[in-house]
Amino acid sequence: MGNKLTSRKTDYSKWYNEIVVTADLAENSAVRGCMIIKPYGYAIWEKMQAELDKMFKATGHENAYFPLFVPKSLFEAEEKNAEGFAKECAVVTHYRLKNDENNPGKLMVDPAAKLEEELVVRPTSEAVIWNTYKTWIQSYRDLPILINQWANVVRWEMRTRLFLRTAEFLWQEGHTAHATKAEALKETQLMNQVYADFVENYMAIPVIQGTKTASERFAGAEETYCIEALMQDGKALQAGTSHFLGQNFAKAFEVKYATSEGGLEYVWATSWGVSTRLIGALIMTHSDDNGLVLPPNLAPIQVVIIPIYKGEDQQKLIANTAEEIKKSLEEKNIRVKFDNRDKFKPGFKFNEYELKGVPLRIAIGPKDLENGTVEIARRDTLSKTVVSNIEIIDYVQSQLEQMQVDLYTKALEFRKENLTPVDNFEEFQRVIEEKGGFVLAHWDGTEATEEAIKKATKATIRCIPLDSVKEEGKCVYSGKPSTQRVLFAKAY
RNA sequence: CGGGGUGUAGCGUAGCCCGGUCAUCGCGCCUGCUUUGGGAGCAGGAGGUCGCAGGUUCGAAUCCUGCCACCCCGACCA
Repeated sequence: MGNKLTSRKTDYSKWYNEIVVTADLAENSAVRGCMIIKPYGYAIWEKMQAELDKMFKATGHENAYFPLFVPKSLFEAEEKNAEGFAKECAVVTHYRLKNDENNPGKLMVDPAAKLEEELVVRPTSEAVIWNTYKTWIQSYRDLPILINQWANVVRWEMRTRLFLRTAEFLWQEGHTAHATKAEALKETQLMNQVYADFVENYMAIPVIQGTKTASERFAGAEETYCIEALMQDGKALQAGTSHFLGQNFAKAFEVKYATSEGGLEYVWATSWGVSTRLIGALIMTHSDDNGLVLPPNLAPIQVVIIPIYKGEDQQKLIANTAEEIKKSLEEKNIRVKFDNRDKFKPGFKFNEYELKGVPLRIAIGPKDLENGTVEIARRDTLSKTVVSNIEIIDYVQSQLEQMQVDLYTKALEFRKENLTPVDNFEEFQRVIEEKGGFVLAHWDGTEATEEAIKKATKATIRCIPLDSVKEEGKCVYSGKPSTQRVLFAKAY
């Protein structure tokens, strides 16, 4: 501990390790940059999965699973996609080890077991899935196909960063096939909206929806929609993407369908995904120097009950009360933990659950038994309130709701303060360098300008916001005419 | 792959410049007693190839050479 989470230029990694995850798989360089997600961290991910899954189902999607390995020939079928990911692929070349005769007790790759064709460990699944869709789609009656997959993927990044860019990560990837361009575009937008809703309503993180510029677009996509969030250190984080893939994959894999009019057309595609990176976003948005702060909607434990007592008799009495409170809260579908461990003192437990970000803490001691009260503390404000027994359930319910709202509001306020419109390049540079955060500025629409700005300031165009107002202006860099402001920031 | 930095107990560290009872301190762990309304106190205890391999020296955590790993900054990226 001891890392200042709220300060800028924080090294979050040590602090993550305390509660959520360790990326360190010891001395083996081959697994450098991979995550071990500890149970508590995984519980957060499971909760996120559950809520997202509901939203996917509610929009007509089904889950399926496709292979981890992609034959190289399939992988290279869609050229732009293959080119975009080629530099970061793990590749399986052999399928067997054997005893090394020169090194007793050691194994070596059996040269005789070389694969006829190399297998790419999926960095994303478009190729395998579209190769499959080819066999599933013949007629317009087979469309649309609305499938999601929960999976791991591997991207051999040159540099990894815990949660935000690990070599292996968990995600969901949606892959849909449609008869018309309009329908596919609508799907792309719908799923971006689903992501925005999830991140804002469950994770309490405000996002800006937009489209990517050509240079930031997903490899193989014709349009990439995204949600962009702002972290406490003033850097932007791409929290989710939804791609309109046009007919690129249909053409690469020869996926055509018979139309109701008797014609033969290529299928239109989308793909969309969010990953364990979202856990990083959660931490970097809400946490403070005391540890995690979890929004009630996602917290694996929403309320922890901590007894304060002297001696076994008192412990038993208090435990009875605590169990009753736990039961009545659980009847209201509130996730409660009663921590009756005798090995740790109350003060220790208080700190432990603050570190874990549990939204509400109920402390019950002898004084409370006497008065018929409990003490309830809120994680985000660290405020404590004495509440009488009969009001506990109402109070807990309302505070959980309030905290969810307050966390979002606080994050939104922070983003407002750190979203700066600028009209000339000196100001642009100064804001990016000194203040950080999002910068709204006019851009002439050329890749050359985008690149020049990136070189000069390290800021990239995060997105062209969907709600961007049309207004006359001059590009902040080139001075050429522009019709709307776009969103710049330094990003993770 | 370039530029900078670091490797000492499970974790975090002192010592390195100037070689010699220097392997230091804190947390954690184990045992016992006392404790319990904000990370307990006291007493005792366990735990180390000082990243690895050479070299210099009477003597190396310390100096030299090579290697390895990790971190930060860049290129790349969800």
